[in-house]
Amino acid sequence: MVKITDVAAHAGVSPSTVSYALSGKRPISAETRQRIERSIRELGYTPHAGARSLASSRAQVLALVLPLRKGIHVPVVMQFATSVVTAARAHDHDVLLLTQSEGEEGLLRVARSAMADAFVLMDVELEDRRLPLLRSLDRPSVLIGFPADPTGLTCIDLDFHRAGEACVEHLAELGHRRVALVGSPPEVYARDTGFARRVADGFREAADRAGLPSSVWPCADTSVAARALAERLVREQPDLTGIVVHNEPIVQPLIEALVAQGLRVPQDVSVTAICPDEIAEQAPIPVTSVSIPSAEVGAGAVELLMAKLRGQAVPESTLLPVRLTARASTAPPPTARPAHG
Amino acid sequence: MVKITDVAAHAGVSPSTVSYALSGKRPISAETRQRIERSIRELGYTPHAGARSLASSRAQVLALVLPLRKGIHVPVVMQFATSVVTAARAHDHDVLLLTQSEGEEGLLRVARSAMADAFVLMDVELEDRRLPLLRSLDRPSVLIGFPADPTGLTCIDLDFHRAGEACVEHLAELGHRRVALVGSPPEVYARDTGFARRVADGFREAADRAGLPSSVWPCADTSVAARALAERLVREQPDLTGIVVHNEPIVQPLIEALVAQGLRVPQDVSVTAICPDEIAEQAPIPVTSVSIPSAEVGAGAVELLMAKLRGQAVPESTLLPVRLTARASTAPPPTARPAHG
DNA sequence: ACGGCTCGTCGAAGCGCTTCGACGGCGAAG
DNA sequence: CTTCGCCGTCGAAGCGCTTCGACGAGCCGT
Repeated sequence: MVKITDVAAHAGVSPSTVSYALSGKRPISAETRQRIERSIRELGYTPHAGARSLASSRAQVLALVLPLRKGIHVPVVMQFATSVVTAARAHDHDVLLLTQSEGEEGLLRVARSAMADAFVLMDVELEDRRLPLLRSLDRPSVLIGFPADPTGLTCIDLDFHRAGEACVEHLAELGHRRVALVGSPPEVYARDTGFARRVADGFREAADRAGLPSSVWPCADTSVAARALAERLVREQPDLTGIVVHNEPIVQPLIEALVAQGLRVPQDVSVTAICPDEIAEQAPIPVTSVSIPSAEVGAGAVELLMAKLRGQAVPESTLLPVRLTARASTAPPPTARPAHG
Repeated sequence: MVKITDVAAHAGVSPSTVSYALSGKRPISAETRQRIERSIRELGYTPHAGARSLASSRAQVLALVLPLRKGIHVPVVMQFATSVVTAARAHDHDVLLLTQSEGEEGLLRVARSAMADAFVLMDVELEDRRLPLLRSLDRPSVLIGFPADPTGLTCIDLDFHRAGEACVEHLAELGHRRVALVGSPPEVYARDTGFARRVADGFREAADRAGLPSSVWPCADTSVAARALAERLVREQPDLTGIVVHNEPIVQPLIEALVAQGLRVPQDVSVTAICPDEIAEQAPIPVTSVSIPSAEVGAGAVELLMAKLRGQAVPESTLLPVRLTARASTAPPPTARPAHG
């Protein structure tokens, strides 16, 4: 294993000079630097991470805590994780993977062992048990999602409240008179996960503001559940013409179930979703949607963390703006359109 | 940050004694050990990972290289990743997350920096460009999946060849006379990923052995593609009664498409799948399937790696036995049954 | 009763790196 | 032409841990 003294000898300088050339913390003449870089390349040198961490007390590692529970949409988590890795690498950091099951001890262990310099946490609950620990830790962290009280923390997420609003507003503008939210699985609400509730709040507020009767229907993420809910909606709310879906896996099954009920989309019922663009686009009827930009959230989280590691102040909360893309699944409701034939 | 000298002072022993008590590499009297453990608990001591890695040249970290490409079923990858983390933690190791995009340099960097002691690689291609590097590395690795030439490597996977066979054999036993394999997306075959081809080989061989005409149909992982394929199968192979699906996301869409074509499952056509149990179970018609035990594969990979780290010899290839679970989607074909009415 | 064990513990060296203070040498300022 | 200061480089200390050799104390056998 080639080490810094080997590089130094090869380049005819002292180890400290190599170190400064690498870190840029002191000026090095262009000529010397080039000689060092050449030696590094020729010898195939990579600094020993442990030694570096020991001497500098910076491991150049972020810990990513992934949720692995039911009711979350896995591809979104995955996309998020990869964007975190990519963004971290762009800042010359690596990513340590932790799972929720490690719990608070896991965070504490990683922090104390100095394995990671900072934390990214997903799937934050409104009253998350890890929050006090995070606040007391000497290492910065960023939460994906918002707890009930974000004081003293740094949080980032899509503006789900606005996402709920935006969908309703879109439907209201088209002239719809009654809207329903098909939401996340019941266990997600039961867990007090912030984003599900925020969508529902935004949805309701916008509906109230627009004077539209509205209702919220949690739904399991299976096509069976989607079909059952579709039947129920048709039966109980015959005047329903606008649906907002916030439950990735059933966007399409729900539409198919509505069609199976004899409702045409968008002629009889309009559907908008809050979901990743891929899901909205690849559906047989492309769905009007507010996209969930997981990659942007991941990259944003890493940027915030890097700023904190540099000692910069960052906002406590960052809400990514929503973007609604109108596609084929929404149109004015039947009654608002001129009658044909 | 509390360090080993603090613990030593608190327990009234020398730092080396604490170290030996922790590692068990030298005998320590029960009394002393208890005193040390108590001090560790009271002071909240966790060894500094960098220092430990530097002194012992063991980082207690595994690197996990995740694929992030199209055509793979994300939930399976995720489940796999979590099982690796869990198994690693059981051996007091952590997991560093790398993405395919880092490529060979990523592996090299992590190996040279001594960040990780060993590697787990997923989504191995038949002619994977990383193989020479892996063979030359001084750090052990385990591949999930098999390249064309596994010599000098350690590989583990479900026995996909047998999985393909098992599905055909099940159908043959029921009396089916023609079978088709609905496979992975074309890009997966194009990439020469081993497991897709192995399923197809097993499928074909078993069909030939049983004297059944057979055909293989790659299929994109969208319900649109599934529907199109169902129509084509009905049109081009009217005598087809047995289908094997090896493409998680479309198991259910395909069945629905068949039903939409007027075929009853399993009365008119039997369907078996190679997919995780959850997918097979939660379908409206539970699907006879060979399960993909991602958690077992992940745990197995870690066990192999730990053995290699201990210097033990391990088999070059480990094939997990297949288990076919008969569910509601398979039955004897129409012609093989006594005619009703 | 004494050499030779093993058992339990200690001290010191050193892993590879960063970083601090020091120090020549050279340009600018007086 | 001298003096100050800065630039570029070096040497040494030390980060927290593991591990090797050493060593005293007790035990065995004879």
